[in-house]
Amino acid sequence: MRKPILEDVAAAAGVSKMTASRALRGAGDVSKDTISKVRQAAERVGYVGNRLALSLSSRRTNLIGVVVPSMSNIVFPEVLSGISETLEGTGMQAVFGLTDYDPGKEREVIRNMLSWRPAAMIVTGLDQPEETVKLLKQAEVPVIQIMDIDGTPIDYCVGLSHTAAGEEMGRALLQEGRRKFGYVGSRLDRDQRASRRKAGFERALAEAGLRFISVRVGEQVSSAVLGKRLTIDLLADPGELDCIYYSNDDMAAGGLFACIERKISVPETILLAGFNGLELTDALPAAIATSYSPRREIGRTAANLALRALGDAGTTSERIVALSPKLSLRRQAATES
Amino acid sequence: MRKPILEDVAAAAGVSKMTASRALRGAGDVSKDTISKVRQAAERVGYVGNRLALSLSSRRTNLIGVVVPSMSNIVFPEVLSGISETLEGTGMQAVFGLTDYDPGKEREVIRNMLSWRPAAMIVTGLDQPEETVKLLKQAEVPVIQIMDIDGTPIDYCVGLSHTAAGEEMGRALLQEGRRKFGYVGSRLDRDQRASRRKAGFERALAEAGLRFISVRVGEQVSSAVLGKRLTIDLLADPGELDCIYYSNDDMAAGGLFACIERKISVPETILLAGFNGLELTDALPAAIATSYSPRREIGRTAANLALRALGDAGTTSERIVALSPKLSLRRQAATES
DNA sequence: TTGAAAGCGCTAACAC
DNA sequence: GTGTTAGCGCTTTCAA
Repeated sequence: MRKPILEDVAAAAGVSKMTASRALRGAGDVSKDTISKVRQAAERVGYVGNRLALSLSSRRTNLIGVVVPSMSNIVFPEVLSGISETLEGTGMQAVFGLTDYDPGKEREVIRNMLSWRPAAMIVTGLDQPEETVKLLKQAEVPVIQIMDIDGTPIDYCVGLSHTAAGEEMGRALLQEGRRKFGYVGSRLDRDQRASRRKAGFERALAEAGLRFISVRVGEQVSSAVLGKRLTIDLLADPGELDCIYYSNDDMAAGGLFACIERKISVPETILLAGFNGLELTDALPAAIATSYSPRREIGRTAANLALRALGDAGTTSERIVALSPKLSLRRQAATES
Repeated sequence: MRKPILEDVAAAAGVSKMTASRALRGAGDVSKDTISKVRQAAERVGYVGNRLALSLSSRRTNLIGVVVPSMSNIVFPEVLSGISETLEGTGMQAVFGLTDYDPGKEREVIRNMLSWRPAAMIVTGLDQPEETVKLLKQAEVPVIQIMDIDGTPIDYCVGLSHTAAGEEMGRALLQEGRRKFGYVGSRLDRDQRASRRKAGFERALAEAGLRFISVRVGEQVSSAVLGKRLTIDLLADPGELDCIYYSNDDMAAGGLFACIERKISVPETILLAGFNGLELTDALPAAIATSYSPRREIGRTAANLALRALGDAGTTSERIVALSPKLSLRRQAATES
C-alpha cells in the first residue's frame, strides 16, 4: 500500500482535501469537531505530510542554510548548537554544509543549498569571492555572515573583529611585561580569521618596537598534537622567549603540554596565549591567556537575525552585530561558587 | 524581475522546457550543440534549479537525514565529517538534526526530517522507543543506526559493542595489576552507551571478585572541567585508588589535570582510563588509557551503507558492521616517524 | 533528437 | 466553516 497522502486522510475523515489541510495546520477557521476528526484520521493512516509539496505550493520553505568551514574542533559545532537551539520551536530547520575552507567547495555547497530555496542563509566569514556573493544576492534571501565583522556584510553579520582581538591580546601581554614573543599557528592561508589575529597582534608589537622572534606555521589542521610539536620545535630556537601567541586554544593547550613535559613553568617563565576561550582552558593544570569568543551566542544571534529578517518587516535589526571577545590572562576565579 | 525558472532558460535558448531540462541534467539524448546552447542560456539568466519541484516531480530526493544527540564534544562532529566527506561528489546531501539525548525531541526531529522525504536515514543508537521505530519503518527508507551494535537494527547498523569495550578495558586494567577502581561519569541515564561501557567494565571487575570502590556521576554534560572536579572529589574518599575509569576521554583528561595539580603521578600511582581515543590524548603530558572509537569511519561506513542501499539492489551489505575499538594503555609510540 | 501533456502533493484564492 | 479550481516548477510518459 502506497504512502498515505492528504487525500487519504481527507477521505478517511469524510471531508475535503482542503479542510483536512487546514485542520492539520491549524489554519483558517475549522470547527473543533472537524479538527479532531481529521487529526484522528491522520494518526490512523499514519500520515506524514510532504514538505516538498507544501513548500513548492506555498513558495516558502522552513529551511535555513548554514555553511561552515570545518568540524575539526569544537568551535563550529558550538555555533551550530546555538543556531539549532534558537530555531527549536520556531518551525524552522537548519541545514548544514561543510566547505573545508575551500572557496570552490563553498560555492558548490551554497549553490546546492540555494536549490532548496531556503528562507535564509547563514555563512561563515565576510570574505566570499565575488562570484559567491553574486549567487547569494541573486537568491534574494536574507544572508547572515558569522564569526567576523571586519568588512562589509551582504545583509547582516555577527561576530567579532579578529584584528582587534589580536591587537588587544598583544597590548595586554606587553602590559604584563612580556617582551620576547613567539608565534605558533597553522594553515594561515586558509584561515583568514586566525591570520588577522596574528596581524593585529603584530601591530601591537610594532607599536612597542617589537616583533615575533620565532614563528612556526604548520600545514595540518590545528590541534593540541600539532601545537605541542611546533612548540617543542620553536623552543629549540636560540633566544629565550617569554611569551608564545597561538592561533587558537587547541594549539595553545598543546603548547602547555609541551611545557609541562619540559618542566617549564607556565605562565611564570613563558606565558602562553590562545584564542577562543574553550571550556578546556578552565581545566588545564596551568593558566593560559585567551580571548573568549562567544560562539554559541554568535549562533543564537545569527538565528535570531534570520528569524527577524523573515518576520514582519517592521522590526529592523542592526546590520552588524559586534560581540566583543572577553580577554582572560589568568585563570578565572571560580566565580559562582 | 522574478527568479528565472526552467521555462525562461528554454525560451532564452530557443528550445522547449523539456529539452532544456534534459540538457542541464545530461539526461537522455540531446545534441552537443543544444546542450551548450542551453548551458549558456542558463548561465546568462542566472538559473538555479528548484529542487523542491525536481524532487516532488521525480519522487526522490538527494537528502540523507542524520540524527545525532549532541555536538558538545568532538565525537559527533567527527561522525558528521565522515558522512559529509563520503557523500561529497555523489550528489547526495546530508541534513543534520540534534536531539539533545531527548527521546521526545528525537521523535520530532525524525518526523520533521521524514516530511522532506529523505532517501535514507542515519540515526544514533539502537534504542529508539517503539513509536519512533514505527515511524522509521513506515517511511520505507533505508535506516542506518550508528555508534552501537548491541541490539537488533531496523535495517543496518555500524558501530561497536560498548558493553564489550568496557569489559575489555576492565580486563586489560586488571591484567596491568590494578585492583582499586573508581568510576567517574555523567548523565548515565541519558547516555546509554556510556552506561553500557560501565556495566561491561563492572562485569570484568566482578569476575575478579572486585567492584568500584568509589563512584561519581555528574549531572552536567561531560567535559574536562567536570571530570576534573569529580576526580578531586573522588580522591577525597577514603581508600587509595590505583585506577579510575571515566565515561570518556574528556572526563579522563580533566582527571589527569587534577592529578597533575595534586602531583599524583600518572599512570604510576593512579592509572586513568577513558573512551574514544581523542586526538587530544596523544598530546597530554601523561598517558591515559583509552579505547579508540572509529568515529570518522563510522560516519563513512554509514554513508556508504546508505548509498549502497539506494543503489542497485544487487549489492547486498552486511546488516551489522562491527568495528572494534582499539585499546591503548600506554602512549602510542610515534609510529610513523 | 525533440516536444506536448499530465501530474507529483500540496496550498492560495476564491466561491458558497 | 467548508469546498472548488488553479497552479507551484519540475519530470515522466508518450508521441512525433
